[in-house]
Parts: sequence; C-alpha cells; structure tokens
Amino acid sequence: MTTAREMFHQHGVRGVGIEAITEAAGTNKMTLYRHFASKDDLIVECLQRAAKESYLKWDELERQHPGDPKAQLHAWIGNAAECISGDWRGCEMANTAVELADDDHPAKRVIEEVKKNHRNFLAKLCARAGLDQPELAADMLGLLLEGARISRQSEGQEGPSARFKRMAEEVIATVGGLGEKA
Amino acid sequence: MTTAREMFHQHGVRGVGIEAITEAAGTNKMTLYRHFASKDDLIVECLQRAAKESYLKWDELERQHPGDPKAQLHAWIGNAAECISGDWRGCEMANTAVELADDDHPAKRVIEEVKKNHRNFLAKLCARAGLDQPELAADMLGLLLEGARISRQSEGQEGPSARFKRMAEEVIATVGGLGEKA
DNA sequence: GTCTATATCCGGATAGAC
DNA sequence: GTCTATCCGGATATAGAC
Repeated sequence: MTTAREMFHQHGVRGVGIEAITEAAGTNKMTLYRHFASKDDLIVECLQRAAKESYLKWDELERQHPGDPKAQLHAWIGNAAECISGDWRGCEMANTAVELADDDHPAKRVIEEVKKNHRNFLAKLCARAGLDQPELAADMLGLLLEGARISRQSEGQEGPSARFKRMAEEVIATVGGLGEKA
Repeated sequence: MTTAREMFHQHGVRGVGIEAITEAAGTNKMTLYRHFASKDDLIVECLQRAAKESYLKWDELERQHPGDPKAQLHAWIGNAAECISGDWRGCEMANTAVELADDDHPAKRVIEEVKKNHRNFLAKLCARAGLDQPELAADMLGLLLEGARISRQSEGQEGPSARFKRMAEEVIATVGGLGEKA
C-alpha cells in the first residue's frame, strides 16, 4: 500500500494502473484484490492513511511546543513550507480531488473531512495564539497553502515553499497583529 | 471545440473520451480527427483558447478604468472572485496540469506560460497601483486565487469566492499599504 | 469531406489451477 | 492463499465506403 500511495502521488490516481502497482510491489493483482475490494477502495484507504499522518503531525505540534500556541503556529508554517519543498508533485488530497471529477466518489468524503478538520484546527490555533482575526487568518493561511501546493516550481526562481513561508509570516504579522517571531 | 472545452472542464480531460465529445457536438470521431491531430492536440488548443480569453480580460481592465491602476486592481479582484463563484469546478489550467502528471506533456508548456504571464501582469499592476511591496502582493494574490480555485464549496458557509475577495482586499490594504477603496 | 465499422490497446476485475 | 491466464469494457485512432 505504501507503494500504491507513492505511485498514485507520482503519476496520479488515474495515471497508474492496478497492474503497475502490484508489479512495483512485487506481487500480483489477485493478492491486491484480496485486501481491497476495488481500485477506488484502495484510493480511499491511501487517503485515509494520509489523513492520519496529518492528524499525527498536528498532535506533534502540541508536543513540541506545549502551551505555546504562537510557537506552534510558526512551527506549522515551517512544516507546511517544508512539505511543499523539493520535487513536490502537489497535495495528495487536492490532486485526487481534481482527478476524480465525479462528486459522489467515495474518496471525496475523506478529502472534504480532512479539509474541514484542517481549517478548524488552524482557526483554533490562530485563536489560541492571540491573533486579532483568527478566522480570517486561518482562511488566508489555508488558501495560501493550497495555492502553493498547486503552483509547483513555476514562475520565479524562488520556490513556492519559500514564497509560502514568507507570505504566511506576513499574514500572521499583519492580519493577525502578531508582529514578532515567537 | 466549445463543447470539448466544456466537457473537459466538467469531467476532466482524462474523464471524458473523444467519442463522448463528438457525440455531444453532434458529429463523429473522423471529422474531429480531420481538425485535430490527436486528443492531446485538442486539449492544447482548448487551453490556448482559454489563454487568449484571459489576455483579453486583462486588456479589458485597462479599457474599463483607463489610467487608474488602483481601480483596475480592484476590478481584477472582482473579476477573479466572480470567476470562481457558482458551481465552479476548478480552473481549466490548474485542473489540467494536475490531471496530466507527465511533465513533458505539450499542454504543460501552455499552462506554465499563462501562469508566468499572469504573475507578471499582476506584479506590474500592483506596482502601477502604488503598492508598497508589489512583488509580494502579486505573489499573495496569485496564491490566494489558486487556493480559492482549488477549494470548492467546502469548509464554511461562505463560498470561496467571497472569501477570496475579502482576503484579497485585505492583502492590498495591509501588505500593499493601500487602505482605501479605489 | 463525412460517416460506419473496425483495429488495437489498455485497465479493471475475475475464474480457476496449484 | 497465491499466481496464471483471461474476460470485458472503453478509449484512441484508422481504414474504407459513400
């Protein structure tokens, strides 16, 4: 399944076939179909695993900077910027949502839930960090991140990762009224 | 070709087949293949038409508010917000870029060029509007727009269109140092 | 030039041997 | 339970009739 996630992420869920996945994993189709009812099911479970990893990362923020929401917010920015650095091929969730144009695809439910949770998490974190307009700041951070996730290494020499970091800090400094670093 | 663009946008370039397009257009495959060498070629030409429409919209800004870059900037925000309102299924360019994971696909060249031009256009407009940090503001507006384009009607009752507009105005007010409406 | 019919291939899913 | 071989549908693209 780890190989499935990698290949889905690399080539897109519609760009890679069951056969290629099983071949890369050193097995065959039948064994895969013993564990997963269909390709859609495999996609859903891959996304759910990705979702769990996100939730764990949020818990880790609290663990790394206990009782210091400002530091947690800056750490979140750093994490997010690092996530989209390198040869980033876009967010698993966002890419899959685009590829599966059909709105009643089972994967869409997972994606929507993760996005909702992420937004709530950010808004609460911004509020705890004492930002003036936590909801607005959370929305801006979320949209900036989604935008940075989409625009890969295109315009400008500065990668989207560094751009996102710069702008995110600008957001919490100006919109949130939190001028100094934590 | 207009129907092709609509169907590509609605179902994704990989989610709709040649046959479905020709059927919807009231013709057949052979006539389509007389005009376009391949499906990829059809995709490229659809994107190029979309690009031309974007360029025309920018010219229209200058025509609507001649010599008033601030008004042009606010009008751009309004246009962008309106573009992503309604039952928005994502940006043609961004969606196609995600669907065609292969980086050396001919459509990628078109998409990259449009994005580069859009970024340059925005930066120049922000500079002419007298914003303090035009490059930063242009980057933020661009990322906000891309993010809003991706996040469809999900978290929150306020649609991404209204959210984008609110945040974009906030950006040019705080980051750009342009507090008042034009 | 426009359509019918088809060639060719690929991906998802299954049957059945071992 | 794991693999080989296969079915089936759909998609791109083409041949050839009119």
